[in-house]
Amino acid sequence: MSLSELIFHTYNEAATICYGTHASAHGEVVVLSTEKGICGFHFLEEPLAYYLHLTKKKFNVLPVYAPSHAKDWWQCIHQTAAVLSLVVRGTAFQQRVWKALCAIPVGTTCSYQALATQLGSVQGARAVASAIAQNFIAWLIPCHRVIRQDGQIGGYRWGIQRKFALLEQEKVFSCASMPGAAIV
DNA sequence: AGGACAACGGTCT
DNA sequence: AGACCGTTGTCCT
Repeated sequence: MSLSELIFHTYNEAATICYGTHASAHGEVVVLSTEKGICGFHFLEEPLAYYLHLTKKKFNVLPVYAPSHAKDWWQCIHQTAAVLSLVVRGTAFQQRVWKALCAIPVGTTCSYQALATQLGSVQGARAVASAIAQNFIAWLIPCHRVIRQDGQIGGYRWGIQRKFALLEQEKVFSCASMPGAAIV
């Protein structure tokens, strides 16, 4: 897939949230969506019920099983040059961090501190890390491309192994053909 | 090279 | 006000 653009919407209270699951090259995923766009994307590191519970806590809405909706979004993700809508909920700072993540090119990485510097708070690496940890949309918001300054891979909500695998795959892919993201 | 630890900034309670 | 953290720099062995 090669997404050309991600559009951010902020979550609208009381929107219905649908969910469905799919197989991916990096394990099974759950896709959560409102009619506006994708509001959650998780690798199933934990049981599905855990992520539904998390969604309830974050959006105050219990997701309903609607595999056809999820499938539509899933296909949208895989369209070439797709413009994809994301629905996020977070503080202003968190949203700034998430948007900054989307600017990190495929196949490259960035440190928590470099990101903090870029956002204007040189000492804010820890704050950036906690903002990243609140990311609800795995992979589409590429938080896996942020690693520690000393070269260690750092943490990952959906498993450090998976973070490593995603990075390895993107490295290969970005060499092969320039613009575009790896296939999940 | 690797462990302990304090300080960092933002957020939640 | 206090605690939690996907970090970092420094000071040790």
